[in-house]
Amino acid sequence: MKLLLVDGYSILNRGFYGLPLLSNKDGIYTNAVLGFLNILFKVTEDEKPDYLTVAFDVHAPTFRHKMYEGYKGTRKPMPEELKMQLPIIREVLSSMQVNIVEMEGYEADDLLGTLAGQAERAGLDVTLLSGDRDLLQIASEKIKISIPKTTGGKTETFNYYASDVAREYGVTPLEFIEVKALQGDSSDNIPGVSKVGPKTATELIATYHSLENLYDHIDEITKKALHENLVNDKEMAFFSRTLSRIEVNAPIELNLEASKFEKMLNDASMDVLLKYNLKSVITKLENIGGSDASAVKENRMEEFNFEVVKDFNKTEEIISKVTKAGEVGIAATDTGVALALAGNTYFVRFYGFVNKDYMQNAVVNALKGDMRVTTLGIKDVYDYTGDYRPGFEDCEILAYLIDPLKGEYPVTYLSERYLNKFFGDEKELVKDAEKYAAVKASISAELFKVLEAEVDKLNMLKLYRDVEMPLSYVLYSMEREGVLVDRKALKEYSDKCLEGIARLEKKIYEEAGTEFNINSPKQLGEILFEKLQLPGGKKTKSGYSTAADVLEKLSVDYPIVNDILEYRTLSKLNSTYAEGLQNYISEDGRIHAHFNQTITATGRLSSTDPNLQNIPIRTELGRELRKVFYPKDGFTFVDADYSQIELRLMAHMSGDEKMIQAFKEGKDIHRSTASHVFNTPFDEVTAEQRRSAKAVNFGIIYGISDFGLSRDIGIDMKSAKKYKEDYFGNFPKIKKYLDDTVKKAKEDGFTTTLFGRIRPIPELKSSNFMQRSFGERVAMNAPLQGTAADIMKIAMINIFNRMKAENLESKMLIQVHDEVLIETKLSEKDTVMKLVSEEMEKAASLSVDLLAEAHDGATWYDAK
DNA sequence: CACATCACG
DNA sequence: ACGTACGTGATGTGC
Repeated sequence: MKLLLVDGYSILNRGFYGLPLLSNKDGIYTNAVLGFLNILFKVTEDEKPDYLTVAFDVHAPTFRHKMYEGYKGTRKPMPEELKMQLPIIREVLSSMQVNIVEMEGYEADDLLGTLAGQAERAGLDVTLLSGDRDLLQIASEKIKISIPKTTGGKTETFNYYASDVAREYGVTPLEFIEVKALQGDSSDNIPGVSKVGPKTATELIATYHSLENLYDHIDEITKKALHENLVNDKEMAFFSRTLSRIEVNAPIELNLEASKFEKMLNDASMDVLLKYNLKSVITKLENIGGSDASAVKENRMEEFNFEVVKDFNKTEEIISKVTKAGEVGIAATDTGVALALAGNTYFVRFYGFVNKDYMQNAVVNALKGDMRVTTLGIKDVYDYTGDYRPGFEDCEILAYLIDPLKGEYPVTYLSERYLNKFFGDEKELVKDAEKYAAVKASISAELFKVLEAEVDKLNMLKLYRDVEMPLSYVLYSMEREGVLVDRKALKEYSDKCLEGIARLEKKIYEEAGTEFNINSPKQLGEILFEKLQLPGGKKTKSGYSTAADVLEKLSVDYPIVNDILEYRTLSKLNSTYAEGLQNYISEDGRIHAHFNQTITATGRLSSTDPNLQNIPIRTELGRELRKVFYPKDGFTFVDADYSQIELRLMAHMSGDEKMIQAFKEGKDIHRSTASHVFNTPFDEVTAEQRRSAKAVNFGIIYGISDFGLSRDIGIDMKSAKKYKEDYFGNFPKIKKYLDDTVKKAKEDGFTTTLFGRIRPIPELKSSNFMQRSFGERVAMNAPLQGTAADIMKIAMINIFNRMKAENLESKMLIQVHDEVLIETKLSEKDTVMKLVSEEMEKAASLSVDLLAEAHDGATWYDAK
């Protein structure tokens, strides 16, 4: 039989530092708990113990403290993020029926030492899991000390029986205490003997075995200084030994009955693990013996019934029910549509003439009136609901507004989090497409009430109703419309790229003297920095950095590097755009990208499959690609973008008079900034000065740091700091605004845009300097980026509605953060250009006017 | 599946 | 003193 003893705090500590500090949905940190459990499970898997006991320290003075008030006096206080996990690990372990021992006046070490001894005498095998090497002193041939090491999420353990200790340290476990008595331990503030480190201490004890024997033979120590220190600190040495020695006779009894290792997964632990969102732990527990996982899961699984409808009469009956209902939940699939009415959920499966078209018509007609329609991902459902109107609700958008960091809002997650309803694993549920749709339709109705209340509490109901919901229909329309892309032109572009790629490839191989995969940073790094011995050392964890900024510095002196950069450019343009985009052209010749509304932390949209928000523009060669985007017959493109919207917002939100004035006068803002910062007349600002000022302006928007600024404009950090100070000296209100924003964010835990959108920033609470600094930069950036996003969304809704109200045939196709592209009927060109810039400019009324400029052209290239 | 790289605002 | 610009998505490589 085998007993596993765990040094609770030391393993929790290992867990804490082994995993990144991630907080869960409620802002509670659980990384240490997760790390602890991962280590524990790894060891239980390897060791298969029959009994398990975890020991904790009680936060009260121990006999050591009473003996010596400096004990552990130099130890840093536990980080707050770790401290708050102490009660959680206890709660989790208790719920898993794990035996926990603790005792006032004794440290966990003492309890472990005592229990290990008792177990050994009772004939058990003992494994003692601890991160602390002090425990090695109690290793024996029956007591194994197991020390975990976690790197990159993987846990390894190093195991020590008495013989292993002797082999690795040259002393026996008990002599380990003597060693520590001499060398001391700065982390516990155990003094030891002056100037004696691990090496000397081990040597002395390997020879003399104990303090007593050492001091009996003290005259044999010939090194003068060492001899003197040993004599002077004799008392200290003996005292240190007392402090270091683990108590093996603590007043505690091994309780095997309570230590039984079984049923870790049970109803209670499931509750607790769900509460802290430790789902991976549940999965692991299912595979660990002693628990009837399926039974526990089955117990909690939501019982869910729905009716599959596949005959005409029943379909008509359901449609008629929908007509009379006050509220309906809807979810769609390729093969049918789910409709949830009070109490009952139906999945109407397409069949015969009751096909998709039929059902879309039937449902659209049935929904006429003002009933509430709840969904989870409304864009997928507009085919069945028709144009947006108040009363349409989307739980996905609500969930996003509440917690925009999540990025994904699957129904299983939302129902567990907000309704305590358990539908198992999302991936499992998706496999049954009909049930999945039925659950979504049904749960959306319940979820809506909870989420709406939450959004209301966060003062975002207006944002939700007036901006996000109407916008969802605009995005749906843009996606359905798509944009024409010239496949032939893409092919030609690709061929041109491939030619260049082949030419460069040949040249690079010649210059390198060998053939290799230029696309592999690993191989490229080895060729450049090892074979060719170019200057420039390691940068990334997996080897040499070959990023553009590194290579650019080398390209002046080494032609091969220049060729590689050119190769990279062509390679990127070809694979991502020339070839990549072709895969997305539909039968109608158009690309129907997705404009995602619930992804970004700041409130911006994102675009996927393909991403139309990163089509090249900065280099002429890349920009050429925009010629493949063209309008349909009889139409042209109108493209409108905001000028400096984030800086204008900065001026408005800070109330800085100088910057507001500059915008009011319609001045070049970077030149104006430079003129103030460098105390130079506006017309005499040099290009260099303007460039620097521009970098500082951007820096401000991104959340400035000396380092980032210095790197960007190629000056040292000191000068960067000076620039920043001069800037803030000239624009004191901007400084104050940024400071206030960060301060408020630290109080609230989130930032807020002008329209009330929140952006949680858990990093602001971190005790880690890097993370906290990041949080501060985010706090400065998020209100600006987020407010700009809000404004653009409002503009898009107004543009869309006005084009519709004026019966225009022109259609909005693409949004790129501060820009929209509109496929414009030739006869509507002037109207649209005016309409679009007008709506963009009046989307928000600020102390600084917004400026939007519209251009037209026969392709996207020409319209920019 | 993570990482490095690079395209955009 | 700590090492850094903010927000995204797609591709290719290599474990």
